[in-house]
Amino acid sequence: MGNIARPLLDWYDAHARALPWRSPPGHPRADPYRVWLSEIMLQQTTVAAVRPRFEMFVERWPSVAALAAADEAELMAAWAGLGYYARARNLIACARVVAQTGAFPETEAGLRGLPGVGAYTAAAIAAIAFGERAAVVDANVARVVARLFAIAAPLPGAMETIRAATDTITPADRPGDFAQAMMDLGSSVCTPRRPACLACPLNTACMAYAAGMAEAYPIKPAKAAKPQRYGTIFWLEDAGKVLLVRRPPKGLLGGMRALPTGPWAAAPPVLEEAPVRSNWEMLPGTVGHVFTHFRLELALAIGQARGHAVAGEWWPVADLESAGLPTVFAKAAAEIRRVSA
DNA sequence: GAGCCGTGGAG
DNA sequence: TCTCCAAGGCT
Repeated sequence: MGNIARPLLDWYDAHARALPWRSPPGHPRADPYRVWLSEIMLQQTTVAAVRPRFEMFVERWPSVAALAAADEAELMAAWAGLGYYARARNLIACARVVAQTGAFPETEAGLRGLPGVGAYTAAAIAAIAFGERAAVVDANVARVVARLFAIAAPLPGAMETIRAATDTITPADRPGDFAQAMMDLGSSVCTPRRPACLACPLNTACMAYAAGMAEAYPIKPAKAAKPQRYGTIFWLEDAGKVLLVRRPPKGLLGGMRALPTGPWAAAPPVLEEAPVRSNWEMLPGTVGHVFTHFRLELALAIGQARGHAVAGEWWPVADLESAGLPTVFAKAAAEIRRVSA
């Protein structure tokens, strides 16, 4: 196996993207708060989606102390649309732990176990913010390393083999740049499909490329089909305001503001579990949405409050964008307002 | 270990 | 339209 780190770092010096949370190549450290915040946001989320949200967060909460003091409902609303809302709940919990102790732990072991900080994120923060030599393995790195070493075992079982292989090529000098270079390489050159092997700085060292099999790695299990579920959105309006509720603290869309819905079941619904008795009117059409493990089709019901006392918040319809609704509810609200206009 | 947990872009 | 997949973590 030829040297990996040197040609990769040379490639990174020439091709590194400028990102708002990233130090220029060659800087041994970066702001731990910005690194941590970006790493949480980037979990299973694209750079394009994270960039504007990251800018908004650091503008509004410039330090981990500021984030620790944030109003939780405001933070959840600020996260709306990014998905995986447990990250937002863990974000504020982690900020409060760090603010209490005064600073981020500076080692992989110390970071591991903070709320929302798992194996990948602990290694990434340690390497990028503090210059610790740590094996940083995300989906990009796993793909690059599986190809470099032609690791034939299927994911996720191969992860420990991949992590160990990553450790053998991670340099003591510039480990943070090395990690980011591997991730940049994976996202732009060593892509899941049709990798650009001719442009890869590591192609002479790559066992999968040598075998003409780069695209075959890593081996991944087949995905399960998503079942279809059905539900109803209840749009209850009174004097220009609409009724919003707060989702239960855990589970799907946990802790987020929402439009009232009935149960999401395997069969199309009837008008049940409405938040209040009303002369519900069904709107034509439905709203579809796809979650991680099921598809949802929502029927749309509108009603008038008629002065009933109802549990929830009455939110100005004209200002609904500021409520911080998850995408599925924002989509339904837009459709209801369009159809009933 | 396997299921749960969002969303949007690419092809 | 549909499938794949992304800087994963938690239980």
